Amino acid sequence: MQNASNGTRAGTRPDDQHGSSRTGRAVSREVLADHVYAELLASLMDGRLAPGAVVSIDGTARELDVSPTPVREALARLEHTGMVRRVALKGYRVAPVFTREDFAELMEARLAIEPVNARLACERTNQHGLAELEQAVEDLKSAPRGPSFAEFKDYLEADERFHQLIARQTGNQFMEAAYSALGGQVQRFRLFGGVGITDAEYAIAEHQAVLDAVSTGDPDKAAAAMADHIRKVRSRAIADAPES
Amino acid sequence: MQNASNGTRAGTRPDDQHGSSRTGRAVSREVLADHVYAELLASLMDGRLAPGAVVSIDGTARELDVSPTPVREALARLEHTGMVRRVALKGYRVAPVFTREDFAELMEARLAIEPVNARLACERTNQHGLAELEQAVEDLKSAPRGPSFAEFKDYLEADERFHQLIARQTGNQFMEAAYSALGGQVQRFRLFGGVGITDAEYAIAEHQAVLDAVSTGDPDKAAAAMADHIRKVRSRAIADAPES
DNA sequence: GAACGTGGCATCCTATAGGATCTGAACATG
DNA sequence: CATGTTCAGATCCTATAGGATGCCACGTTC
Repeated sequence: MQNASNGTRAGTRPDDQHGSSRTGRAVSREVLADHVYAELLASLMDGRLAPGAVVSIDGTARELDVSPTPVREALARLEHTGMVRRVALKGYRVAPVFTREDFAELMEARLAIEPVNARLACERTNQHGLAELEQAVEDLKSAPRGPSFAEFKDYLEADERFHQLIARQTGNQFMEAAYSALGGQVQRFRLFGGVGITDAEYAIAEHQAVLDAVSTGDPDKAAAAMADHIRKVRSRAIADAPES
Repeated sequence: MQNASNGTRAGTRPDDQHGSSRTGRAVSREVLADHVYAELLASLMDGRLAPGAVVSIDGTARELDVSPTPVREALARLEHTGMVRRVALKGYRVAPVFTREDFAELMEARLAIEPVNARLACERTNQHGLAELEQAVEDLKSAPRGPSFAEFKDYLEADERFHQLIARQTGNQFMEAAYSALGGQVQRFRLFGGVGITDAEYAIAEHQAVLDAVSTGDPDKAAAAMADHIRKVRSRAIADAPES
């Protein structure tokens, strides 16, 4: 995300599960709230926190062995992403499940934003950016796609990374912010109905088409390829999703 | 300010009145963090907090007469809007001033999103939504436009409200979220260079054109009118802005 | 048997204390 | 004079304590 100044990786994992060293934290350049944020985000993305589940501040604090204060700060940030909702004096809970209407709205929004991103990225990307995109597509191709979540987790990560990179390479911080406002939801929708990865071959080809257009330097083609990809994702998801 | 009008329906507690005025808020369905958030947001919008200024957690807490904990939570929320930035172990500061590049990027993003919003709003708005839009345009026409900030504050508020309403009436929560990701920045840019309101007549006419198109139910025309408005705002701002 | 009041428990919310870190200025030294 | 060091104040960060609130089960009454 916008954490640009983190030039040096911390290297040392500050603590883990039962570190229990209250004051033994190393010289980490991060604060506990960042860790809690990352941990909660991972739990949300992984589906370990089901939609609608309550996220207790004290409980999360106990589980991560920190005080409630950093948990509160992390949840305040997450609330603004729409992934958790807060009710005053009642606490936080994970946003409810996606309905078909939510899904249609999300696809409509992606269709409005992402083709523009593809066009701008095509006009402004550089050698390094292209390499990153190619890497993402390669990871998409090589990622395992088993039935359980742990087995297609990397696939989802590469998928999300591709779109995130497109947004970033627009060189427009606001387009990137607008996509990020959707990004978390895009991830969440991928668990829509719990269907696994059934369309990898098609999706990979569509990502490749976007990448080819960007590499060629054809903005119109890049935008069209992205729009085509999103429309097809929508069609396939509607075909696959349970009626519910 | 948090001492405001506490008197309603707290009288049935004969005891614990010996405590000092510290514990005066009880009936509010809001929590302190919400108050702090609103207060900070107002300060940012009003320009009382200049770009680049540090926002001390302890200092803000003292100023608002609350503890640092709610201030920390409010700032964590604000950080995600891009209006303040945080550096670990150094604190928060207001986002830096808009450069010409930032302004160009913001306008590019608005051109990508807002015409789509206008089109969707045109297709889906109802009688009540139209009335709200008309009210916003009326307020825009009647708002004072003096040279000092306090005198054109209402004008800016009506302007922002118009665009916000358009976003909301798309009926698409994600388009609204995407615009909101820009909304705060849109407000901030209006203080770009500190020039006052010099283009009110033109801007009002353009808003009226958008409203007319939406009222008529012509989506293409609505989108075109919105795009035209944003392009003209960009042109006028570039003409007016100091060279920085 | 059902509606209503009541008490306990979990959780949220805020305040406060203290350790950790940064910043800036005074001071010493080459 | 320039540069590095030290120290003190301010600030951030986290933990803990206690009041306030909501939820839920239990018992009472009609």
